[in-house]
Amino acid sequence: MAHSGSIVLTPLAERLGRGAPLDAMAVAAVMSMPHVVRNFEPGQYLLREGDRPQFCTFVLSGFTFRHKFVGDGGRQIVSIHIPGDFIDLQNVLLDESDHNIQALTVAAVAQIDIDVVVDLAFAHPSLGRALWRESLIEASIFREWVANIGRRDARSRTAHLLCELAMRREAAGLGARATFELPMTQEQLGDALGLTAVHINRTLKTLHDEGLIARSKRSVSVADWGKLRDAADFTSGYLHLRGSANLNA
Amino acid sequence: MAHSGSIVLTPLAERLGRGAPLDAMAVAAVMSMPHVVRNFEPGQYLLREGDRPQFCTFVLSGFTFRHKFVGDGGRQIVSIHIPGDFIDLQNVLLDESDHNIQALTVAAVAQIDIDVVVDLAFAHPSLGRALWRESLIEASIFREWVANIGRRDARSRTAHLLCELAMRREAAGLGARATFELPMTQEQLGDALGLTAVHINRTLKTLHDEGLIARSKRSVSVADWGKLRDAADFTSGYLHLRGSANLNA
DNA sequence: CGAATCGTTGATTCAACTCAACGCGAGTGG
DNA sequence: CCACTCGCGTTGAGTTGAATCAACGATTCG
Repeated sequence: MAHSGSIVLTPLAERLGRGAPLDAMAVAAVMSMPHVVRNFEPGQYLLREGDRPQFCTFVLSGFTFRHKFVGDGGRQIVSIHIPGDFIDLQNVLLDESDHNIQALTVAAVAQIDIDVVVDLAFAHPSLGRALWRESLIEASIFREWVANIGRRDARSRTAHLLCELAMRREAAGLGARATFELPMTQEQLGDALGLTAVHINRTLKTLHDEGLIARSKRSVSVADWGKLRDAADFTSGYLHLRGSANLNA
Repeated sequence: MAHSGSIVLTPLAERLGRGAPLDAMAVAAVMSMPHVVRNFEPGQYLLREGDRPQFCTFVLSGFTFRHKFVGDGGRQIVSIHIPGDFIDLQNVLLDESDHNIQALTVAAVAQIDIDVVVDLAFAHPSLGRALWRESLIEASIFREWVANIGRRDARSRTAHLLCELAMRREAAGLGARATFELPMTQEQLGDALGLTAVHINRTLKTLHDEGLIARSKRSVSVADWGKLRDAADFTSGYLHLRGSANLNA
């Protein structure tokens, strides 16, 4: 099941070169990392809180998300991953996972042994910088989520998540920001935004009625990017998209 | 103003060896990093959003905090730093700061050039791992804050912050978790917890009346650790304190 | 067709916010 | 030394944004 120089890891090499170019040796090293491609069903766990992480996971297709449970049975989604994200860098040097990772949709991922990733990071400084940088960008997104949940009302907060996903999709080359599929239930959106499913429903309705978004089934379209961005108080700086697609948000 | 082998950086070397021991060369490298000791007054900025970060900052004494502004003038504090924290690892590979860092109290810090830190990280893998790991632990704390603000009510949320600070203080060797000074105004606590100052006041009063904490001026004591921890739904796993003081929380 | 899941809507409740007033101690300046 | 201000903490009264509770549609799937 392990491959060498597989085409599967090409997008990973590209992604890691997003901030600053990798040198040729580093690219070759990335491409030849032994890996396993695995498929997950919606709801299936990739990692559970308390587990000792063994793999770094690169999302090939589909969505995954990271969440934590709190005492009263509640759940908080702390990040959402789209194709092209290299998840579990967060666990790379930590002994025990502090969160769960679950497939949101049918998802295909490439898993690479953590030790391989870390060893290569220090063998190839340009790669090491790229990996470390990716993990810092994720941390920056966490900070923005703290601010979003802590200090914005339901309407702004919801709009902000939509803007973020639209922007990240676009930067990852998955299509224009105007329309995208958002395969999350309102329950899940609530868990990501610190709101209830019922209130998400009402908030989406409001955004729809105001002409900021359009909805059909599980897909969301941005009807008016400018207005949505303003409603969201969204600026893309925290995504640190230097070198990626356009930044005009 | 630059020193070599200064005793100032001894605690930094110790801190970085907390997860896994640094090798002797790495310790020597840390101790001899050129640095500048600077003092800040309460409220003074160490870094502003939009700035290009130049230094890594090690907190020698006093408190600092990190925050972001949102559109309506609100502010969200996203982390609080105590002596022994190596802040601004978060900015180490990012071009432009997405947040502000401000002194909470009178604070003394040692500042080290970012390039020096990054170069040493890749020259000494044991050091590189320790630095990367520190930044991942901070990210883990951000995730817990997302969950705390998103899914816990005011009482639990406030108790949780107190538990976290008590625990981190203890792990940093700053004294027992029972009593500690919390030099934050209620306004600032509100900004850290996504609440208003008025509600913080009422919440602290509740915790006091219930016998979980004691207060005098700006200092908080934990009156009953077990009850406070239970109220907070606090477990220390997310702090990843492997190798530090005791973990029985 | 029935079961299950998810979305929608209304009625009601409640946790947290807002507004406002006042207390209090630490400066500070006349 | 007192009067004044200023920042912060405290408390009450009233408001509101979001939660809760509950019912009912819509869609999918075996």
